[in-house]
Amino acid sequence: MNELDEEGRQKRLEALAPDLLADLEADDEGDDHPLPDLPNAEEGAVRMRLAPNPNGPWHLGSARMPAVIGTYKDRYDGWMLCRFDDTDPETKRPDLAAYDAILDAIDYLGFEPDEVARASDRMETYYEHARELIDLGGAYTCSCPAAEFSELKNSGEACPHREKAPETTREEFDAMVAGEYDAGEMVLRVCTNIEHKNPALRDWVAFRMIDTPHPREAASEHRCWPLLDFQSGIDDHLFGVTHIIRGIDLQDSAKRQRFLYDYFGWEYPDVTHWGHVQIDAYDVKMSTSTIKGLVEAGDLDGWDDPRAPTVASLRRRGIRGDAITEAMVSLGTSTSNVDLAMSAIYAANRERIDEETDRAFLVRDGVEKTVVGGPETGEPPVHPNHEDRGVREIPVEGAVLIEPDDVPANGERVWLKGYGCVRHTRDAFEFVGTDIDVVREEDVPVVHWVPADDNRTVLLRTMEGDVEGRAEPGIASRDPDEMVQFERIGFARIDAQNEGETVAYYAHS
RNA sequence: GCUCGGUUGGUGUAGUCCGGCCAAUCAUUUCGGCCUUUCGAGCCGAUGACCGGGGUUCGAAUCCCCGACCGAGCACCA
Repeated sequence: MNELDEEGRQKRLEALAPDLLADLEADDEGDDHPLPDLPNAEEGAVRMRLAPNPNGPWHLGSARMPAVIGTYKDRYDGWMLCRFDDTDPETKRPDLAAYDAILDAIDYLGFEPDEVARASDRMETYYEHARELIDLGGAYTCSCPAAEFSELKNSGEACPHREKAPETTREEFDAMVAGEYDAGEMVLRVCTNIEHKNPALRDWVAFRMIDTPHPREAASEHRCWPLLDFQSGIDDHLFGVTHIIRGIDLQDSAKRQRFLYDYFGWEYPDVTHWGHVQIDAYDVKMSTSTIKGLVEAGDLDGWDDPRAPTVASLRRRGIRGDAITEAMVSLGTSTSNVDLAMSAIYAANRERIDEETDRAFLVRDGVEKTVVGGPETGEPPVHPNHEDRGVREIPVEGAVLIEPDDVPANGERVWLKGYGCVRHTRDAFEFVGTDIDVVREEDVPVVHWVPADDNRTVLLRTMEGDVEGRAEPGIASRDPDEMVQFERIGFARIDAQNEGETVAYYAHS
């Protein structure tokens, strides 16, 4: 039994005990979820949202949001909103191209929002709720300079504006909406508890004035903008969100918003806060503003530069979105900070593409050696596990290139994969034969090679920088977007076929 | 300084609420073996962890106390 391979065992088991096999299969498909159950989740009634800030295309960390939230949506047959929280036209200025780039990224990761909204389209709704809150006595306009208020707040003292009549606040808030104040002159504060033991929760700002117009035409007239705690809090209720998942930096936000929910008599959604993700393997810091700066300065070729820790970069390298999703989901939702190893993404991707990806030879920094006395062509398989896909006929024409590290010492042998064994003598390769036993029994190393003349220049773009090499001639007929595995180097996505040169993006080994 | 949260192998994760089935799960990494005219692939296997100290208990990764370390908030950012 142990001598059989997996498939053989299955067949054997099928013959001996069909019932047992059925049981085994049922176990395989058990409802094993990588993520913990959502609290109070009801099948078909889970409503969640992604709330990206469209201030730039996504870095890799952002992929966690759709990966986890989308996975929950699918699992509970729920509903998912993508709401762009674009209420700061100045310090987190929206990038008009990012709205679509983000929707694209969500699609690439394998999910589709049931609804898309932009906070900057919903300003009247926020104003209305602000007015309602004022009438409930839950907010007051305040003209204290920020630093002054901060001092009062830290010592637990109210500012004089807190005692204002709601009518006055109403008037002043209407003036804010009308744009009658400049930035910094007036804010609307939510009345919480000025002596709350956590200073972060005391009378927080709900609306402030911003002079810079919003980049979206439709929102460019507004000067009075809500802050996230207000905007997001109101929207989550209005959209019927039942479950919120977001970063630990927003832990106090939930507590601030509860004051709002209490005034309105609403029930706060179930909320989960997760820690920050870091990703190993990158030199570039994973922050939208850092990447934006590097792209603008020309240090990166764009958001999809292979060195950039972005969703677009992995996509261009030929990594499948669902591989990223799988790796992100495996991080779970714990509140501690986590490090995601790129190798986890690579492993998930390799599992998906290995069987279907054809092999090819690529030689970097090729060393040329004349080949004496061998056959005219080498014929390595297109895919070693799939004989039916045939062989690649590679002409040798008397000389090959191999990588410097693979050149054997004088007098030693090497096996040119798909060709045969050669011996290094007097600066040339002398053909020895095609008896594979030398590899089996005498440990002759197996290496890849390309013809010295009939080859194709390849620019391989990697995380560590660009590498030039020569590939077997067949690489020129690969279509852009196809994947190949350069044997002993790794998987790569064909990006472009230029005049005399193939451009490929390196994915992983 | 005030407030809140966290700490399981190199990495991530399960288990912690309701102590025993946990000498701790799964994946990845690393290492080793195997297969293949012999892939940095695949298959098989191995190494490897409960932050520290006390306490409760027949029994603690799990409960309690103290400490260390890490992080977040205290913004007219999200």
